[in-house]
Amino acid sequence: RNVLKTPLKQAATSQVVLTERQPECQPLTTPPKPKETSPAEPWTPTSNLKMLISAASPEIRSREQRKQLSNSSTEVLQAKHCLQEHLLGDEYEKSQPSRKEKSLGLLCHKFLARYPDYPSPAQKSYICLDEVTEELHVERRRIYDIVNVLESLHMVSRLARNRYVWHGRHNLPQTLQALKKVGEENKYIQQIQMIKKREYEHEFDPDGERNEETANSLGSSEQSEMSFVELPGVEFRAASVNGRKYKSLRVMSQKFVMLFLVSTPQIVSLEVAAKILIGEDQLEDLDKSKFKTKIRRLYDIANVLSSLKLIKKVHVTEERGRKPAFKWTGPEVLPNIQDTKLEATSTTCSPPVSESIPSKEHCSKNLFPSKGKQNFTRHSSLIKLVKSIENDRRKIQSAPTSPIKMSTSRYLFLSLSQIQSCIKYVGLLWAILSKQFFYIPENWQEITYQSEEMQMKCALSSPEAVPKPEPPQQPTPSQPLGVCPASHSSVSPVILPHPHSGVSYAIYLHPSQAHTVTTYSPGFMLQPLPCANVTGIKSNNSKVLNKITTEEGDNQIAMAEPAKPLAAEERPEMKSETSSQRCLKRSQALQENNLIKRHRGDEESLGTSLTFFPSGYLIPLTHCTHGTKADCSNKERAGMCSLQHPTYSSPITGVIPMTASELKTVNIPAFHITPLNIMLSPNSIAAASVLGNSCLTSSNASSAQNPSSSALNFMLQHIGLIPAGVQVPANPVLQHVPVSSQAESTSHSSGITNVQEGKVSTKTLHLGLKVTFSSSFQPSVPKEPQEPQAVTESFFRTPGGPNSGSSLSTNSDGTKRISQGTLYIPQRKLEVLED
DNA sequence: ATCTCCCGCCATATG
DNA sequence: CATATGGCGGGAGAT
Repeated sequence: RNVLKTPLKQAATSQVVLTERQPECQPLTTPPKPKETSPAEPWTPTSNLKMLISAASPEIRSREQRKQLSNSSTEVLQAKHCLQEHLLGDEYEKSQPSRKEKSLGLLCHKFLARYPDYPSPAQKSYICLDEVTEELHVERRRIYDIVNVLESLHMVSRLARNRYVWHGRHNLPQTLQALKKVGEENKYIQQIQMIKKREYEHEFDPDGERNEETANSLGSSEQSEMSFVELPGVEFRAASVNGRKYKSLRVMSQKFVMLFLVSTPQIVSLEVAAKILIGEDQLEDLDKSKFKTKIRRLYDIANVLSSLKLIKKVHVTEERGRKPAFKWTGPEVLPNIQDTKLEATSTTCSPPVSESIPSKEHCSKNLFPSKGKQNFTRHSSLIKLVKSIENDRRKIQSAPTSPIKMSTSRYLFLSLSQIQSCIKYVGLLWAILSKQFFYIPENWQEITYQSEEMQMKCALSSPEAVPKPEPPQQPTPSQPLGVCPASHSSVSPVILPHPHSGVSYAIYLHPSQAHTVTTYSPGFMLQPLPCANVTGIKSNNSKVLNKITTEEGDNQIAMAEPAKPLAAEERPEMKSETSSQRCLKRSQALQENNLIKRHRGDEESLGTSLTFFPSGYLIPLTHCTHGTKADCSNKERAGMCSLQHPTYSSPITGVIPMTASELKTVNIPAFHITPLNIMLSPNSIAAASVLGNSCLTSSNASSAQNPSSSALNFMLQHIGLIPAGVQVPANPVLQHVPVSSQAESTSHSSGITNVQEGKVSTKTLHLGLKVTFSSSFQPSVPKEPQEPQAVTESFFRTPGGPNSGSSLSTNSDGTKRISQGTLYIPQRKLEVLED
């Protein structure tokens, strides 16, 4: 009977521990709140026990922390036992170990309770599985589940058989950061969006044709699986442990976490997670049982993560109903500020790979620097990933105009004909790059104002961080505005130095907007750009720009679309009207299709354009200056910038809080960058290549040094028109464009389409371009009464023709211009219930 | 019925 | 070979 008693007691104990640790939330969602807690029995033995134990627990814990010695902790445990025995009425054991009391989450709590969150580094605490299993009265198998997840977070690491080291949460920040980074590199955002897109299409489009296409493209572009992410700091001394491939649960756990860290409302539904995790290994195989298994495992992981208070269970309610999901409640993860220090190492390392990779430390730093045992094999897929990332970085960094150091690998998901459209868009940009063009929208003041509003909003957490007018630092090296010889200058598509600050910002309009414009205004010059369309979620990369500004500190950050905030009163309305919104969206999409068809009869696979995610693409610019002086000043500015604009440089405050309701509009604040989320079907690469070549032809190439071409590369890559590995050579003679990541489709890259700068009429430039100031430079801009509503309407209004309320307007000079860089994105209903 | 997810068989890895 | 690990999926409790 004693045997029976003990587990019971422990269960009770851990309940208490649990409540104590999560005072604010319900004690663990998965194993629902113990019935006895709430029901009206104030004086049951149980409640009594609980009170006492909860009183005792803190003391116990602190004692535990004080004395790191394991024996002392066991002693404490013993004390606990005594306490319990004392208080536990013998009669109160009818509650058999119900299922809940054996839940992994609970068990995990018990487990965690044995070790301090932050063990003193001096004294390592070890974990002996035998002890644990015995003391916790669980089967070994369960402990493995827990430990594996903990391992994935580097809270423990294995020493040897039966033996683990307890690190506690010391490594957590780094781990999370590393995971986030890998997650970004792994294009999880895109994958999530793809999946949602697929779901969405499935809803509307029961016939499977286009879906197939989508699925295929998704499949082919799927990331191959990556390996366990390790931390340089956390040595796995038992190297033998590492070479193992048996890391599924660990890896799965890491990926799961990555999904949270990478997605913007940090909510991940089990379904999506499972799909992504499955998708990585075996693309199609929508095996039901496999899915179920994945879900099971995810629950396991989620339970442990919940115990760690890193996530909590919620429900997202979409059209289809309630879906289980989890929300990240762990620490906000800073963007990697110091790449070198917190480098993630994606490994199951094998040295042989690295020789061709100059800066292998970037994503595959060897975990085991000196020790001999390095016979681990790295998956070839990893190698590919590594290389592609390396290439990305190299190229981006080599572009003098691009201070961005983010991994890019974007995918385009376009039909060939769509690509053609995009080519024009890029041609446009290219033209911009070549000619220093700038355009000041009439309504820039409004924009400014909105931008300011956005910044205020984002600066809430650190009030003094609201960017004040830029310090009168380095006057822009006085190049005539926007006039830089393309041949050698840093490219500045649009430069609008503020008269006082000399800080310039530029904006590139994303194709989706171009699309919108052209669609709504058929008379317009540009071909429709069906490559992206509105739908879905706000891309989450508020942090990316943060990172950029933080890392680079350059003043010439790209200003994102100044958000046109919906009037606050409007939001609830929209929220409640999501379904109609959806209809709107749909009909809109359909009409767009029609329009496009009208314009391009041969356009095919428009289906893919239906649900693309929009994103403005912003490219940070540097000034048209070179030379050490400029560099220096830039650096200085960088420093100043980060000092004086904590809003920008603080990864935390800069993050735009997103609530579910906000999902309905895409508010792109001034310092928000959104990535392109386009998938490129393999056969489109040729087109991209062609494009690259043709662009080159038009550049008076001075080889790879040509900043313009570098910038072009950078841009193309970011825009996703060329895959990560592709570098558009600056040398026009080179007809072969190497395609590294997306395989063998370069063959027919003969220069067909010629998009030359001259060809892209400057008239079109206005379309894709918009410039804005940061509001901070115009603090006194009068607030013009706005009619956001009008804009909203015009956006949602079904485009019937040239004048059907498009968001285009015509300038006095006859050029078109987009009104308010606000992109309203019809969003599917998404509610999060935190039960 | 659906959501959760415990249990424990059994294949593999380890020592 | 004995054990330690951990993949995996049936099927049962919770809702």
